[in-house]
Amino acid sequence: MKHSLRMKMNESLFLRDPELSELGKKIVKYSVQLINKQGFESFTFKKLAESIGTTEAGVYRYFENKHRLLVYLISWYWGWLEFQIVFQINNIDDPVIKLKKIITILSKNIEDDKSTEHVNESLLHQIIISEGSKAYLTNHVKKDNKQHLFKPYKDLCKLIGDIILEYNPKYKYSRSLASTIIEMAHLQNFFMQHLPSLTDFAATKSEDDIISFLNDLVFSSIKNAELQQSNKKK
Amino acid sequence: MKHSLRMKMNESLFLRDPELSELGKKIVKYSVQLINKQGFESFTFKKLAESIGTTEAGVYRYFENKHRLLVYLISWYWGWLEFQIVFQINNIDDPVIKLKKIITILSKNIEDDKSTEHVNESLLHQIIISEGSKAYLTNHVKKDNKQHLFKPYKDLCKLIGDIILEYNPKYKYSRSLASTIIEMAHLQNFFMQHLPSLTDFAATKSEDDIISFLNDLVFSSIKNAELQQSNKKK
DNA sequence: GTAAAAAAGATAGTAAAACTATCAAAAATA
DNA sequence: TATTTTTGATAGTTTTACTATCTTTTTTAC
Repeated sequence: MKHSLRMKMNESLFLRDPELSELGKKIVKYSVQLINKQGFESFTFKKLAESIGTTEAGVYRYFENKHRLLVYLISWYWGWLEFQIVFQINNIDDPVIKLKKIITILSKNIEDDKSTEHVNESLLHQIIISEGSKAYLTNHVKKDNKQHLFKPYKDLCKLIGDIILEYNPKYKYSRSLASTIIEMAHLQNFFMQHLPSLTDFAATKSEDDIISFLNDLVFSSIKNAELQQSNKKK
Repeated sequence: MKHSLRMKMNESLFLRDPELSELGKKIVKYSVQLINKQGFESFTFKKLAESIGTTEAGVYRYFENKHRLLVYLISWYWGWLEFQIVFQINNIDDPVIKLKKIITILSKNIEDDKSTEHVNESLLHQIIISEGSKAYLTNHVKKDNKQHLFKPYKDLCKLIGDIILEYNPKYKYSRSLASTIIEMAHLQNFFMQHLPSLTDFAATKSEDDIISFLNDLVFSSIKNAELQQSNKKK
């Protein structure tokens, strides 16, 4: 049997729910393609409208402006990714294995998920890499945050942070380490692709190296904290 | 005796060197203030021109567009910061002390440097935190990189990476760890200020916590690598 | 099956942003 | 003092980011 997955999105993200109409789904689908191809800065509602055969006004009925649309796409991705993660670590007890799986999911290029018709997760992953931080790096973060626009991101961060605490309940930096993993999985990928001298992966340009790096970083830090705790007890 | 510091900037960054005229210096000075206050997105050359009593055309004589101006400011900052770092770790041999100093310099709020009349480094540091990654997160990174616009950033990354290698010449991720330190010093600061649940520093909102976190991260990873290397030898 | 409501299409228009061009005045320099 | 360079003042173009309105089509409700 086929399954189809629907994310419940924060209603402040849109004026009209794009998942409830053909036009809305087209807006989502083609905005992913356009932003991915041209970059967010040169992406406009006019170009988007043209590429899907509607008018600018048509797009404005769904999204207040292009930044909100970006935040919508990014929130959608984090929601989707959290589901993938929860699914994949289900029934696993060992927090080490869970963390390794999560690091791999965050770092590997994502394949398109056929259970979501109108969203190409693979492209969306590239958008997260190149444009993800623009969702919150604005003058109006605090306002946006009060509207809970970043909840899916924060939820994911908490999920990962809690698994870190499962491993070592006394580790002091679970949230910061979690946000570091998420951000670095993407930023090292961006650097690897475009500014390779900022990484050690210029030779291979392989995500597996990013995974090794992040595994090293995460487990060194948590293990080291354990070590120092047991030393204190003596 | 008073010293004055001048950065040698890449000439592709500007149309006319802003350091060579009063108007140019005003453009730099007031753009830092405006970007800091309004955010880069709502910053325009018109507003800038008005605030310094010149015209839009006047600003366009110095900088091609606002993104180039941003990259100029950010490059300036990395150049300035590298000098501060080189100065402060001069004559220190122990790479541990050097790395700790660097982490502190990167993480602490910067005080205004009186030897640079027209630049407020404290404000510029805030711009790095909120807008820094927008310098390279564009569709034209590769072009910009070919013009060496990011050299100061890459130089700093190499400097830090080399000190990591001084500590442990076999450490595999010196560059990636260096870029992680730089980016996280700023991103954790941003999160702490605006999205505190992504960090563990909501309670104190102190940069000292970021420093502790980064020290932990860096030295755990390098020490752990040492440990595993010596285990192999046995 | 028809009326009412909602969504989409078509068109137009405004304000601001992001530039470019031109010419005269002022300042620097040779 | 003549010449070059820089600045000031003004104007204009194109694109972006919206808003408004009216008509047609589609959906839903009874």
